Parts: sequence; structure tokens; C-alpha cells
Amino acid sequence: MPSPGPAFRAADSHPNFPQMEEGVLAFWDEADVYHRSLERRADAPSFVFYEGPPTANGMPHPGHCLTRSIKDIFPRYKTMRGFRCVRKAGWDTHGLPVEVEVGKELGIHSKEEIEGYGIEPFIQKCERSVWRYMQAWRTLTRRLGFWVDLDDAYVTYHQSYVESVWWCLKNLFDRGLLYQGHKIVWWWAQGGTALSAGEVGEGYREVADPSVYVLFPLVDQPERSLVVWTTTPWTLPSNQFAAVHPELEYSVVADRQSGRQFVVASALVETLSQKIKLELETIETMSGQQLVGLRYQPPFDTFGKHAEEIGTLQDGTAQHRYFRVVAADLVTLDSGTGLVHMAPAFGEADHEVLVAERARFDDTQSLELFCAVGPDGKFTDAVPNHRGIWVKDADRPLIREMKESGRLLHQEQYVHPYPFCWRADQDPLIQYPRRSWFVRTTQFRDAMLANNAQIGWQPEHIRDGRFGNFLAANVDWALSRERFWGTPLPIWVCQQTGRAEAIGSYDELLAKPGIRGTEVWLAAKSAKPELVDDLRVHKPYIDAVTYDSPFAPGAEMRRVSEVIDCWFDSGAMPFAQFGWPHHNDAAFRDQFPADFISEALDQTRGWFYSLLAISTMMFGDSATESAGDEAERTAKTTDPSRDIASPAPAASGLTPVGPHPFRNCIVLGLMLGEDGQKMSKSKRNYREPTEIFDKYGADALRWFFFSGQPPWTAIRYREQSIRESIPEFLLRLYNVFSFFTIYAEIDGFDPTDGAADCEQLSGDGFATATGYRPVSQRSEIDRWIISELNETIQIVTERMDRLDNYAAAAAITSLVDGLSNWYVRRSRDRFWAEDKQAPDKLDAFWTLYEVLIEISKLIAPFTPFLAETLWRRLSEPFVNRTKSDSDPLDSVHLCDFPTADPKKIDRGLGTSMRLLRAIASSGRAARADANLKVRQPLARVEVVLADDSQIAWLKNHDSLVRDELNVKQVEYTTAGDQYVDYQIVPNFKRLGPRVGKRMPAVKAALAAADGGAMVTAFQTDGMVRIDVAGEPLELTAEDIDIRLTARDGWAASQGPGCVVVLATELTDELIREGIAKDLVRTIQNLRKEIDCQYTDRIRVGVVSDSPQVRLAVLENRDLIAGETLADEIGDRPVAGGGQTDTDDAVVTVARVGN
RNA sequence: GGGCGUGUAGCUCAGUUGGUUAGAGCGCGUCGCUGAUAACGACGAGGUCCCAGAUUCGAGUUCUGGCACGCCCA
Repeated sequence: MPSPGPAFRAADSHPNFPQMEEGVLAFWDEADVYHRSLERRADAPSFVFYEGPPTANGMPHPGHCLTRSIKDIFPRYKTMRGFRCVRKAGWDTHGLPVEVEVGKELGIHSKEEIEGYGIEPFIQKCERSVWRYMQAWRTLTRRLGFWVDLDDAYVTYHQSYVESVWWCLKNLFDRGLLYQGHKIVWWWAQGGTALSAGEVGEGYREVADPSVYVLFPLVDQPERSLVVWTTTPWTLPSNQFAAVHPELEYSVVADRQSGRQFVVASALVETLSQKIKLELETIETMSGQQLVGLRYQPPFDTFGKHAEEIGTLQDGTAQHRYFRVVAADLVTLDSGTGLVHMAPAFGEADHEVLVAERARFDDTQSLELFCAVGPDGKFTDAVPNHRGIWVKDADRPLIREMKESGRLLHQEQYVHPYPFCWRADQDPLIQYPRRSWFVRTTQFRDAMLANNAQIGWQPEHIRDGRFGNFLAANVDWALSRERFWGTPLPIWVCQQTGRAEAIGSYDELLAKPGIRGTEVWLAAKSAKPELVDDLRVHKPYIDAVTYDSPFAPGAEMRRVSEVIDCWFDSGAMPFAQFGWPHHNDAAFRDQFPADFISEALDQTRGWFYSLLAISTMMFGDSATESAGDEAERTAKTTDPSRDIASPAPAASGLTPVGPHPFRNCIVLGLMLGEDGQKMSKSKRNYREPTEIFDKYGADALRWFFFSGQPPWTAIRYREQSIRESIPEFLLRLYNVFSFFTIYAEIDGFDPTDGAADCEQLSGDGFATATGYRPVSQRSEIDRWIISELNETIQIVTERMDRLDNYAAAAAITSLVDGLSNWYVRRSRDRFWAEDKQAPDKLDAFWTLYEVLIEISKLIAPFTPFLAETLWRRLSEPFVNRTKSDSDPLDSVHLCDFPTADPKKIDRGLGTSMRLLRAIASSGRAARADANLKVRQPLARVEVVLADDSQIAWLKNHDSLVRDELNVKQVEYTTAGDQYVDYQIVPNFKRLGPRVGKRMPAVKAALAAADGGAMVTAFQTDGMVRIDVAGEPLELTAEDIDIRLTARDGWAASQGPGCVVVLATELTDELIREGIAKDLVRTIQNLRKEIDCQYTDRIRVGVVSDSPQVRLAVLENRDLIAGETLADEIGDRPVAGGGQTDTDDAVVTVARVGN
């Protein structure tokens, strides 16, 4: 075929991966490859992916690279496998972190300061702050090769998003699932605000608090007292109960001197006795359960007026409401007395006990929350003696008071960590009850568990472990936040009656009668036209909107002041990302539920929960349930303001099959720094992603993530490990490609001539190409690598389908290893062969070409850049030829994932080749032992095999071994008694079930037998009979393993199932051939030194005093000349080139024509 | 304190339903190969598979109880 030049040109043998990747990125942008990859699947079934929204007001770090890599690989894979996988990006924009960031900018902290600054300008700053690091995120996302629609992202502060959340909340409200109650929060009394868990965690330090042992005398036995321990005496005036553990043992002990009796956990009697320095005599013991219900006199009279109140339990019996012993699992024996003072206002656990107690009574509001402290942290009128005193200052006077009243048994100091305000480090935090809105998630606990049970978790233990347990211990979702930048809680309250209703959209609000206050937003907008319209559904503008109350003539409806937990935003994303149900019905239905999501382990209680909870409430089987009777009762009591509105609307008309809103989830492990510690900016124990990209490239990082370890294990982010991806995988594969192009250029290999349908460059399209032979007609090693390829495709597909990138990557590594270290290594001569049109040579080209093409597709989801480079270079000849309608696709990411052809998989060939490779390895080992260089030809090797099943095949294909081991002759035998010892061991797996306990005897019998004889017996009869403990036992060949051990005295080495024995005697002729081969290497090195092109011809001079060397050159002139492209080999130095002095010769080389 | 997870070579980690000689990569040492190779190959040193019990003919693997570390929650 006349051609302007070779189809392929030799690739740069020193590739710069980062630079290569930049080129690929430019191509992707320019050719719009991502969108075209979606268009190709426009009508395909969908594979749904949800992006868990990151926040763009912090810089992306290495952990985000991992999540984004995993979020990329599976959508890419599924797209190639024929699915339509849209990838809508998202941004989480609300919440405290944003407020904190803006506060820092303004130099303000507290809520008062924000209010002083002005909520309106503050919110406006929040909106802008959200996008601060947007550019960094965009850059990172693109550079990593994460294909996602950043231009079509959902944003949680957008009006359409907020309105979807409103719709959801209205639905829950109307179904009676939203209620008001108390939440115990860490409260900064001086600042008048609650602190988030993160903020509280910042402020712990060791303090010494008073530790008091207080007596609670029993009402019915005043001489007998409960001994209760606490480190917060100021909470004692608000005491409601005393708690015991129902399963612990308690003792009543007596102090002889005073006659007093104390109730205390038996295990702590001794400790207490030492503390109070009294001998205590045990009078009786009982279980905690037996104490439950006993009434006591509270330590202070604060709420004493309630002491005699009696309520009715669910079962109709009567019980005193307060000041009695209750059962609680939280009670431990670690410290104190095993009896715990309960002040539900000042402890979350205590409050849960109150909630549980309330549930026992037939009227859930029958128990009040006792709270003698105001939001300012000072005692209220309820404690007249200490009114207005800061609680921490009240500890001392309270203790004195108890001492005087005889209630104090013991006092000491207790050093423990206690949280302080991170902004005002002299202010201790206190736990304090705040009115808060809750979602009644507990009602859906079982539904959530059932939903969870169907989710494909990776790793699986998340389902029943961390996540399942978390769901099982579900408490109602505390929804509201007394903050500014968040989705406003869409509840409007009648200022006269206190009744409330929820609003599902802005339009719905505007349609209300007597609507007022919208002008506040309009004025702001006209004053500052650049304000984004989405702000109108935010504070403070939305707070200004009021309307006429439907509950009382002339009354006004006003919004409650709270915003909601931003986790609720993120959990609503399956529908809110489309603004559903107000917009995009079809898009939502198409994209629900998700087939695949992935985030790190820290999202179990975050996004994974918020998604599952909201979906279960809105779309589960029980989604149409309302709180029913219970809700009505609650309405009367907890939330007298609420009106039971219309009957519960069907949430969606949607009945998803299976788990929702996600079917599969990969939970990523935590990422650690170089030193195995947490990554930390200040410790500088990790490299920035941009640095990694610049030095090694995105593929190196991705391959490190995908192939290094299963994604759910903790990943140590080490620069060294990332760097190693290059030689271990990227470069190894690239080198094979580079090898191919070098010889393809030299030989002018051109796959385009006669090729037919070449869109995906699959084998079928090549069938008509010139010089192409069916695989079945090619040599064994070609068939082998094609078989390996197909088997790998099968394995990778199966593993990727179950979302196991790690195992899939291992299969790819092993294929590339076989390709590089066996196929190419053993096929070198074929590529170097002189006859450019020899069928065997063309077979080699076609085989390597096809394998490289399929590998480029196979690795496309893993290392998309290298895959693209390979694909584009390999398909280049087709692009350059005359245009035809079946040109190859211009990107590998538009291709279909390879499918395995089972007909091309030859497992037997795989097994045989493995043995052949083992023989070659052993042979090299034997050479090393005998100190015989591979370049020294040997006359013969003998291969002793454990059985004869492979001998026929090996005999037919021993040229590979001869070549690899540089020997003239290979012989195979199973009768190797002179070289090896045989050891027969039972095949435990097979025999175990059959012989059971007799196994040790069988093992001994086989070990004692004559191995060689037994092997012969197996070979001739196929079985052998042995005697075990007097009983005969028949064993077939499958029942035993034959192990071979090379005997001493031979140059031999053993591999699995074989021993290779070398004939070490050398003839002069062999020695001279070895010399010749050494010369070839010397000359080749010189060629490199003088920068010869592959095809340059040379002249060689070998000057030597040694007759052996001179004769070696003479005898092997053709061999040397052929290998080194020498036109002449003389015995005089040649000038103008390079020179090497060996032990017995001076070799000079010069390029011809220089 | 509770829940979950993890403990295997100097380092990073594999190890399938229990099967008797526990592997890989990196690093180190020795030797070798190379006109694709910043590669590669062979060999070597290096292991109480965290500890202790139990089940079993047989346990890195199953069970129980500890210990250490990590994460989440309190």
C-alpha cells in the first residue's frame, strides 16, 4: 500500500504523564467528550448516581480526591457498559460553618453581634461566601478527571431547592410528624446561644468540680436514704428522679453509730465506706428493679409542691409523678454510688429518661420539665434563696445548705474534662433545654430498618453495624436551629390563637389573604439589584411576610424564627435537586432512586441517614401514615398551637421498588496523612492534591486509590505510594505501548489496509484487514495472551458490577504483568524478525495491537487519561487515512466496555502456560545457584514433573523454555528419582470429609511410604492402596499431592509441581557461543552510547589476544551481525564511534555512513 | 462508658465456604537480564498471623474472653 509514511511513529520512551494529561484535558474540553458520552446513551436505561453535596466554602483536600475518584469510576464504567448516567453536581450551602466563616471575616462571633451587625447584610455575605473556593473546586474536579455537570449543579439555597424542602416539611407537618418539644443543648449562657457539637469539642479542658454524695431519704422509711452522686450540685434543685440500673445489685447498709441506713450499689459499698470513713454493715440486698418506684424526699424544696401529684399510667394504675426511683441503663458502676440524680433539664440522657417516663403515663404531657434556671444561667424565682445567682457560683452555697439540712453525706473534688465556650474561654457551658422543632422519625424506625436491610452496603457490616445500630437507637430528629443562614422553617403561627400552618412554596404564601411584608424584599432588591433572587425565601425577608389568620378574625400569621438543620437540606436532594414536585416531574421520576452513591464513613449519621430518613418518611410504604391518634393527642399538649389540617396527602404517588433513595453505597474509609495520623494542615503531614497532579498526574493518584486497598479501609495518603503507581502500572503499560510503536514504525505495520468497521477497533472489524489472521490460526503465545485478555475482561466486568474496584484493578495488574513480562518478552524475536511480511510477525503485531486497544478500554474508568492517550495513538492511523464512515471514535470514553468472548478463553492453555512460566523461573533460579549466567548456553535441562498430564503439551512448546533458559535441549520426565525426593501428602480438602479423624494416620502412612514407587503406581494404575490403622484405603491421584524436592548435588531448583535440573558441563563450543552473546550485549550497549537509531547499520571491531574470542567471533559472525545490524565485524578497531574494554577484548563500534 | 471497625514481613496491605509450606508490592542485600523499559527477573534475610482459651482430624480463617489502636456516640 502506498503510504506517505509509517502508520505509527515511535512513542516517546520517557513520557511526562502530567503533561500528557493536560493535553487530554484540553481535548476533552474542545471535543466536548463528556456530553457526547451522555448523548450516545440518550435512550439507554439509566444508572442513577447522586452527588452528595460538598461545601464550596472550604478548600478541597485529598479526601475529596478519593470520594471524587470513586464517584467517577463507576459512572464511567456504567456508561461504557451501555447505561445513561447523568452526573448532576451539587453544593451544600447552608449552615453554621458558613456563618462562622463570615463571622471571622467581620470579626464578630455571638448571635447578638450578628444581630447588631444586621441579619440582612450578614445573610448577603453568607450567600457570597458560599462560593469562595468555587474556582479551586472546579479546577480540582477537572484535573482529577471527575466528570460531573458543574454547570447544572443543584444548590441548596436556591429558591427551587428551598421550596422542595418546604413542600416536604409541609407534608410532614400536615401528617402530624412535626412537633415542638425540648432539646437539651450545650448552652453558652453569657452569649445566649447554643453551640454545635464541633464547637463544644473545641473547648474541653480539665477542671476540678465539687463531687457530692447526697442523701435522698425514702418517703416510707425516713431512716433509710438513697445515696446519690453528682458533680453538678446546681442541678439538684431541679431534681425529678433518681435512677438505678435494673440489673445491678444494691445493698442497704447501716452505719451502727448513727443508725442511718444507706442504699448504694453493692459493688461500691466498700469505696463509699472508705470515703466517708464509716464501717457499713450490709442489712439486705436487692436488685435495682426492686428499688424502682420507691419515693424519696427531693434534696431541695424547689418543686416540692408537685411531690404528691399522682398520674395515671397507660395500664390504668396510678403512680406518683415525680421524686421516685426509675430504671435507666445509663447507670454504671464507674464512679459514684450506682444511683444517679436526674435533672432532665440539664442532661440529654436525663431528658431521655423523662421522655421515657412520660410515655408510661396515659397523657404524654403529664410530666413537666423542672427547670429552676433561666436562659442567662442564673437561678429563677423558683429558688428564692439563690435567685439571680450564676449557677456555677451557686454550687458552694447549695452544698452548705445541704450540710445544714443533714442531706450531705460526703464532699470531695473531682477532676474531669468539661467544655467551655471556645470564644470566651472563661465561660463554662451548661446543658440547657431549648424549645425546638422535631420530626417524628422514631415512628418510622422499623420502616427505616427494613429499607436499610435491602441496601447494598460496601462494606457490608455498615448495614447491621454502625448504621443499623444507629437506626435502631433512633430518636426524633431535632430539626430547628436558632440561626440565620439556613432554609427557613416554613411554619406560620397565628399571633392570637397560637395555631399554626405550614407553607409549601413561595407562591402558596403569596396567595394567602392579606399578604403583607413582601415589599421588604422588593425594596432590598431595587436598592441592590445584584442580590440573587433566591434570598427572598431566606431570613430576614421571609420573616417580614405575614398574612391574615384563618383561625381568628383580625389576627396575623407570622413565621416562627428558626431555620432548619442543613442535614435536612442534603437529605432532601433526591427530589429537591430538581425542585420537585413543583418542577421537573419527569426528571425526578427518572432519577429516583439512585443506583449508586458513595461518601466517607463520617456520613453515616449525616447524609446517609438524612437521605434514608426523608425518603422513608416520604416514599416508603408507610409514607401515607400520619401520626394518627397520637398526633392528635400531641397536638393538644406538646403543641397546642397546631391545627390538624387536611388529611395527610399521599406523599408522592411514588412507590419505589426495593431500597430507596439509594440502592448501593460504598462507604469510604478515613484518609490519613503521610505519618498514619489524621491529616492536618498545621502538621503538614500531607501533600496538596495540586502538587501531586503536577508531579505525578491524576492517573497515578487514581490508580493508587483504586488498586492500593479496598476503598473502605483507612487509606494512608503517601506521596511515595502515589509515585509508585507510575512504574508499577502506568509506565509498565506505557512501555508495552512504546515497544509496539517502535517496531510498528520500523516495520511499517499498518492496520488500516482493508479494515472494515473500525468505530471501536474491535477484532471483527479487522477480519478483512491485510495480513490479519484469525486468532485460532496464530501461535500459542498469541492465543494465550488473547485468552488472558478475555478472561480478564470477564473478571473485571464481574467485579466492577459488584462495585469492587480493588479486585478489578488486581486483575488488570496481572494482565499487564503477563503482557509485559511474558508475552512481549517472549515475542521480541518475532518483532525483530527480518521478513516484514512473515505471517508470524504480522500475527504478533495484530495480537499486541488488539490487546493494547482492549486494555485501553478496560482501564478507561480507572485511569482515563492514559486510556485516552493510548486509544488516540493506537487509532491514529485510521484517522489519517482517507475518510470513511466507519472511522474510530475520537475518544475511548465513547467506546463500549470490552465484552469477553468465551470462545477465546482457553483455561487449559492458561494452566499449561503457568507451568511453563514456572519452569522458566525455576530454570533461572537453578542457573543462579550454579552461578551460570543466562547468556551462557547450556546443552540440556531436564524437567521433572509431579505428573505427566502436561508433558505432551510442554514438549510441543518447549522452544519458549529453550529460548528463555538459553539451552539447546529440554527433556521432560516424571521419573526423576536420581534428582528429586518425592513426598506424598494427602489432599486434605478432598480427603477430610472422607476419612475424618483418621487423617493424621493417613498423613503418616503416606509420608512413610516410598514416594518414588507410589508415584509410579499412580502413573500406571491411577490409584494406590494403603493401610491405615489396619484398614485398607484406596486413593486416587486426586486424593494426594505429590511434592518434589531437588536433591543436593544437582544444579536444580524446584517450583510448584516441577523441578528443573541443569546439565552444567560446558563444551568449548558452548563457551564460545556464550562469548559471542556477551559480545552482542557489549555491542548493543555501544550502539546506545553512540545514539544509534534502531535501524542504523554499524561496523564493529573486536581486537583480542584470546584465540577463544577470535574463534567465537568467527563461528558466530552471523548471529552477532544479525542481532546488532553490523555490516562488518573485523579484528581491527573502527574509528569514529565508541569503545568498550572487556576482560579479554577491545570492542569498537561506529555507525556506517558517518 | 457504649457501638463499630482494625491488629498478618522493616513499611503498605491481600488472604475466597476452615484443608496442613501464609502471599503481593515497596524497601534492603546478592546475582542476573536488557536496542521497549525512570524497567524487569531470580535468590536471600525478614512472620509467636495481637494474647489466652474453646470447637475440629485440621484454625490466619469459627466461637468466647482479653489487650492495643482508630472512628462514631455519650
